[in-house]
This record gives sequence, structure tokens and C-alpha cells, in this order.
Amino acid sequence: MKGLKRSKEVGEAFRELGYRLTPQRQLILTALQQSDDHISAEDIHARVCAKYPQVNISTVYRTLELLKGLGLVTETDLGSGRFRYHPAEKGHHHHLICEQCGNTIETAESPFLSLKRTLLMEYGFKANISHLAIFGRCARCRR
Amino acid sequence: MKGLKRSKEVGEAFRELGYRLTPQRQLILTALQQSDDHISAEDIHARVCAKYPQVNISTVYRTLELLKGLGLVTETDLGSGRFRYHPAEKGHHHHLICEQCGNTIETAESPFLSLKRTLLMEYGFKANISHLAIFGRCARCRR
DNA sequence: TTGCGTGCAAACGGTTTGCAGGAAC
DNA sequence: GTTCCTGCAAACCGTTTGCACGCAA
Repeated sequence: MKGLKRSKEVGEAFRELGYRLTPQRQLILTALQQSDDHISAEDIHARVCAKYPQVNISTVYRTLELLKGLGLVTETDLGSGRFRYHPAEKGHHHHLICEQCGNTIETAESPFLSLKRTLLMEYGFKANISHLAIFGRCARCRR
Repeated sequence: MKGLKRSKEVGEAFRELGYRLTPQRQLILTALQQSDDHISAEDIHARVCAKYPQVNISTVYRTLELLKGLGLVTETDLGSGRFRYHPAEKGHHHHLICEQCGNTIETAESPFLSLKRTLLMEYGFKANISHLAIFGRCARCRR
């Protein structure tokens, strides 16, 4: 319900920026906001197609491109060979990906803040850490 | 000189493991070891072709696959849409990639060790951080 | 002589693009 | 009515695979 309301708000903002609010775009926005996880373009396409079967995957990519440009969506490469997308409003966090079982654990941002600080001080580099993917082995698989 | 010597040593080890030491494989090893940077399969292919023009890119991929399996080469995704390769012996380090000018800065491992420690303690997750790529803006571009 | 390694060509999978027709405004 | 957006199909690009030949051992 909240997701739908949000997507309506985004829709309005959309129109005010001079973009057309098509059913395809609405469905893509809804799919993004209803997903808990980070989803791929194909995932979005599948969800959209459930309601509106002839929507083409290229429309999904073009809409994601647009949303990315507007800063409404973050694109992440979680190492699976395909990009994943996530509403920017849902905040920053990071992913620990287990190389053995494939599960991903989301972590808070805090463990990464000191790293960010160090990189800034020692290298003058302002890290843009919004979604970092780190590979390794999770607690269960290490037992 | 050192690079060539090393690649000869690796070659011997290669043969002892039951793999054949072909000119193609020698050239690929040399290309890897002579590169300062992390290079892509295409880079390797170009260098190899300079001496032995009809070598096929699929041979490069197959050799890299083999070297990866033997732990002699690390494969990294620096976010450019293609993998990059690097001799494992050259040690671990990380990359700060400037989103503005495209330059990459290599950093020591130390700033990442405390992160690694925190992830292990708080999440029981043993991070396998060998080559991490972090995006942001470098000191020069921030001026 | 054996079978591993290679070149070739084609397939693959995710993403992008050109185009003409259609819908939002 | 105009312009933007879409569906379709084909191109794209890095990577992988099947196959038959050829070379290392």
C-alpha cells in the first residue's frame, strides 16, 4: 500500500519534470518499490509482464536508465553478471555474499564509515559507497 | 627479465602438474607478468598477437580459466563490464576508481583490515577481500 | 601414438540501439 | 497535432562452447 502511494508521488514528480507517465513506467516503479531485495531488469520485466504481458524488456532498461539519471534508482553490480536495481530512497547498505551457499547478508553502513574516513584522510579520495558487494564465507558455511 | 624468469618457473611447475607448456601459454603468462596494471583478456590477446598473430581469444580465456583454478591468477570485476586479470603473486591491494577522471589509485590492504575484522566479529562473515574496487572522486577532481 | 590444447565459428546472455507506429499531453 | 515513448528486431560485446585438426609429450 505504501509502495503504491509512493510510486504515485514519484509519478507526479515525473510529470512535473516533463516526462510522460505511462502505464509501463508506473508498473516498473511499483515493481521496484514492492521488491524487498535488489532486483534485476529481468525480475522487473517478469513482474510487469504479469499485469501487462507485452511490455518489452528494452522499455524496462530505458526506464531504469531514466530513473538512474534522476537519482531515483541505484544500479549495483553484485557480481552475478547482471545489474541489480534498488530505489535510492531505501537507503544505503552493503552486501556480504557467501561464495559457498550464495546467500547475501545486508549490513549496516557503520562498519564502512571508518574505512571511508581513512580513504579520505590518507588518499584524499571521497568514496561513494552506496552499495558495496563483498564476497567471502558466511557464518553457517564456516562451521 | 625478472618477469621472463618467473614465467619460466611457472612454466616448469605447469609441466609438473601435467599440463602442456605451449607457446601460447608461455606468451599469456609473460603478458600477465609484464603488465603493471590489471589487464583484460583482450589486452592479453593483443600483446600475445604482437608476437604470434593467429592466437585466438578463446585460448586466452581458457588459459586464464586454468590459471585461476591453479590460484596463479586473480580475476577481478572493476566495474567496466569486463574482467581484469592479475598474477596472484603480486599481492593484494585495492582500487579507488575516480568516477570523474577514470583514474584508479591502488591502496594498501591496511585500511581494509579493520573492516574485515569487524565483519568477522559482527556478522561471522569471513570476507575474501583480495581486490576490491571502490568508486568515488579523487583528490584532484575534488579541487 | 596418444590425447591435450588449439583455432575457428557459432552460440550465449545481458544490454543497447534504430526504426516506425502509437499513445500521452 | 506534436512529441515522447514503446514494441520489435537486430546489433552489440565480452565470454563460452562444440568440433575437428595439430602439436607436445
